[in-house]
Amino acid sequence: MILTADFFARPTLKVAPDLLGATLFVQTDAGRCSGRIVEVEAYLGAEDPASHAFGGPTPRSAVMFGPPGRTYVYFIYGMHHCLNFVTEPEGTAGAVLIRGIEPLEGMDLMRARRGKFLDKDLCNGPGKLCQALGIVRKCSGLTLGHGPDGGIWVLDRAEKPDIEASRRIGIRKGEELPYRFSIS
DNA sequence: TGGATGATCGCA
DNA sequence: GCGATCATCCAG
Repeated sequence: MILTADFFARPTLKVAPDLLGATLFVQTDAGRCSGRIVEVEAYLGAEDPASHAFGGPTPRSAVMFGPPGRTYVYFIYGMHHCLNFVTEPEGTAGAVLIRGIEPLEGMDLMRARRGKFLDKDLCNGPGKLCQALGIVRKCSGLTLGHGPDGGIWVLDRAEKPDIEASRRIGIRKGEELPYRFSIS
């Protein structure tokens, strides 16, 4: 079953672990890719110092305050994109960063986009999986789902995996919070 | 272990 | 306007 806005219109800390084991699909003109979500991080709203929504909306973070079940894609470190899903009811900010997937469909396309790198390094990082899936900043603000010209969507998991919580990676504030979730 | 690389945002 | 910051990746 495809996850819709209802699934995302909940507290971010509940949505994030529930995404582990679900399947992410990205379809473009080039073809379809999919993978099993194995690592995510929760970013809360205006009260989370590590969140782009910290302190209130800006032009970049506005989509995080909008309706749930949309994508939030940003560009970071001058060379990488990161894919998030917007959570919480409209008016409240929140997002889940997708940090790692296990490739299922479209591995040839992913290899072509990623270049010479090994299969084990195709999608095991937020920047890498965006490159493999062809996600760039114009993919931000899209409603999850698939239409005639492709799209990004998530298929719910069949069974709940064993989940491990740990600290978020690569941030300088709020690093003590166990908001990173992965399949153990 | 550190260099690449550029959008974003707060402050002037 | 300007510059510090940054939810990263990869070569050596």
